Amino acid sequence: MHDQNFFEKVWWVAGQIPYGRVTSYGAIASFLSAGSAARMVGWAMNASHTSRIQIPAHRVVNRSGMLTGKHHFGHPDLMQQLLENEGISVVNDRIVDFKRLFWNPADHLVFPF
DNA sequence: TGATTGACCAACT
DNA sequence: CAGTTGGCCAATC
Repeated sequence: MHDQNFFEKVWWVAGQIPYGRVTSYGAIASFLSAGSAARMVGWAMNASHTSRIQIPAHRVVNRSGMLTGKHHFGHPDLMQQLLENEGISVVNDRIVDFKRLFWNPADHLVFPF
Protein backbone atom coordinates (compact mmCIF):
# COMPACT_ATOMS: atom_id res chain seq x y z
CA MET A 1 0.00 0.00 0.00
CA HIS A 2 1.58 3.26 -1.11
CA ASP A 3 -0.32 5.27 1.46
CA GLN A 4 1.74 4.67 4.55
CA ASN A 5 1.18 6.64 7.68
CA PHE A 6 3.49 9.51 8.43
CA PHE A 7 4.63 7.74 11.56
CA GLU A 8 5.56 4.64 9.63
CA LYS A 9 7.66 6.68 7.22
CA VAL A 10 9.52 8.28 10.10
CA TRP A 11 10.00 4.92 11.77
CA TRP A 12 11.38 3.47 8.56
CA VAL A 13 13.99 6.22 8.27
CA ALA A 14 14.89 5.97 11.95
CA GLY A 15 15.38 2.25 11.50
CA GLN A 16 18.00 2.92 8.84
CA ILE A 17 20.27 4.93 11.13
CA PRO A 18 23.47 2.91 11.44
CA TYR A 19 24.74 1.66 14.77
CA GLY A 20 26.89 4.29 16.41
CA ARG A 21 25.55 7.14 14.32
CA VAL A 22 22.86 9.77 14.99
CA THR A 23 20.62 12.13 13.08
CA SER A 24 18.24 14.95 13.85
CA TYR A 25 14.47 15.40 13.80
CA GLY A 26 14.78 18.08 11.17
CA ALA A 27 17.00 15.94 8.94
CA ILE A 28 14.39 13.18 8.91
CA ALA A 29 11.61 15.69 8.29
CA SER A 30 13.36 17.35 5.36
CA PHE A 31 14.23 13.97 3.90
CA LEU A 32 10.62 12.79 3.95
CA SER A 33 9.49 16.00 2.28
CA ALA A 34 11.10 19.39 2.18
CA GLY A 35 8.24 21.12 3.91
CA SER A 36 7.52 18.51 6.50
CA ALA A 37 7.47 19.63 10.09
CA ALA A 38 10.26 18.47 12.34
CA ARG A 39 7.81 18.56 15.24
CA MET A 40 5.98 15.63 13.72
CA VAL A 41 9.13 13.55 13.79
CA GLY A 42 9.14 14.12 17.52
CA TRP A 43 5.54 12.96 17.67
CA ALA A 44 6.47 9.85 15.73
CA MET A 45 9.27 9.11 18.17
CA ASN A 46 6.88 9.69 21.05
CA ALA A 47 4.66 7.01 19.55
CA SER A 48 7.52 4.77 18.44
CA HIS A 49 6.84 2.37 21.29
CA THR A 50 3.56 1.45 19.58
CA SER A 51 5.44 0.15 16.55
CA ARG A 52 5.74 -3.59 16.16
CA ILE A 53 9.41 -3.25 15.29
CA GLN A 54 11.97 -1.73 17.62
CA ILE A 55 12.87 1.86 16.77
CA PRO A 56 16.33 3.21 17.73
CA ALA A 57 14.80 6.45 18.93
CA HIS A 58 17.90 7.21 20.98
CA ARG A 59 19.76 7.90 17.73
CA VAL A 60 17.50 10.87 16.97
CA VAL A 61 18.39 14.16 18.64
CA ASN A 62 17.83 17.80 17.86
CA ARG A 63 19.90 19.88 15.46
CA SER A 64 22.49 20.81 18.06
CA GLY A 65 23.04 17.25 19.22
CA MET A 66 21.15 17.61 22.47
CA LEU A 67 19.17 14.73 23.98
CA THR A 68 15.90 16.63 24.09
CA GLY A 69 13.83 13.45 24.16
CA LYS A 70 15.58 11.81 27.11
CA HIS A 71 12.56 12.19 29.41
CA HIS A 72 10.47 9.99 27.13
CA PHE A 73 12.56 6.93 27.82
CA GLY A 74 11.82 4.88 30.87
CA HIS A 75 14.63 6.37 32.92
CA PRO A 76 15.88 9.93 32.37
CA ASP A 77 19.38 8.64 31.65
CA LEU A 78 18.42 5.61 29.58
CA MET A 79 18.83 7.45 26.30
CA GLN A 80 22.35 8.46 27.21
CA GLN A 81 23.18 4.92 28.29
CA LEU A 82 21.92 3.48 25.01
CA LEU A 83 24.11 5.92 23.08
CA GLU A 84 27.15 5.22 25.22
CA ASN A 85 26.61 1.51 24.62
CA GLU A 86 27.22 2.29 20.96
CA GLY A 87 30.42 4.18 21.68
CA ILE A 88 28.87 7.63 21.57
CA SER A 89 29.99 10.01 24.29
CA VAL A 90 27.42 12.24 25.92
CA VAL A 91 28.34 15.16 28.16
CA ASN A 92 25.79 17.47 29.72
CA ASP A 93 22.93 15.97 27.63
CA ARG A 94 24.82 16.70 24.45
CA ILE A 95 26.50 14.34 22.00
CA VAL A 96 30.26 14.81 21.83
CA ASP A 97 31.53 15.35 18.27
CA PHE A 98 27.98 15.44 17.00
CA LYS A 99 29.06 16.91 13.69
CA ARG A 100 31.23 13.90 12.94
CA LEU A 101 28.67 11.30 14.08
CA PHE A 102 25.79 12.98 12.27
CA TRP A 103 24.21 10.73 9.65
CA ASN A 104 22.10 12.53 7.07
CA PRO A 105 19.35 10.30 5.59
CA ALA A 106 19.39 12.32 2.37
CA ASP A 107 23.03 11.37 1.79
CA HIS A 108 22.45 7.64 2.12
CA LEU A 109 18.84 6.76 1.48
CA VAL A 110 16.46 6.77 -1.44
CA PHE A 111 12.92 7.02 -0.28
CA PRO A 112 11.25 3.93 -1.82
CA PHE A 113 8.02 5.60 -2.93
C1' DT B 1 -15.43 21.30 14.20
C1' DG B 2 -12.15 24.25 16.30
C1' DA B 3 -8.32 24.96 19.52
C1' DT B 4 -4.27 23.30 21.56
C1' DT B 5 -0.05 20.82 21.76
C1' DG B 6 4.58 19.34 20.73
C1' DA B 7 11.28 14.51 21.69
C1' DC B 8 11.74 21.07 16.13
C1' DC B 9 13.92 24.71 13.22
C1' DA B 10 15.30 28.99 10.97
C1' DA B 11 15.00 33.71 10.96
C1' DC B 12 14.85 37.68 13.36
C1' DT B 13 15.61 41.19 17.27
C1' DC C 1 24.82 35.93 22.56
C1' DA C 2 19.96 34.96 24.54
C1' DG C 3 15.23 35.44 23.75
C1' DT C 4 11.21 35.79 20.62
C1' DT C 5 8.34 34.59 16.54
C1' DG C 6 6.26 32.23 12.92
C1' DG C 7 5.90 28.03 10.47
C1' DC C 8 5.09 23.31 10.31
C1' DC C 9 0.99 19.64 10.60
C1' DA C 10 -0.70 15.07 12.83
C1' DA C 11 -2.70 13.85 17.07
C1' DT C 12 -5.41 15.00 20.89
C1' DC C 13 -8.82 17.36 23.63
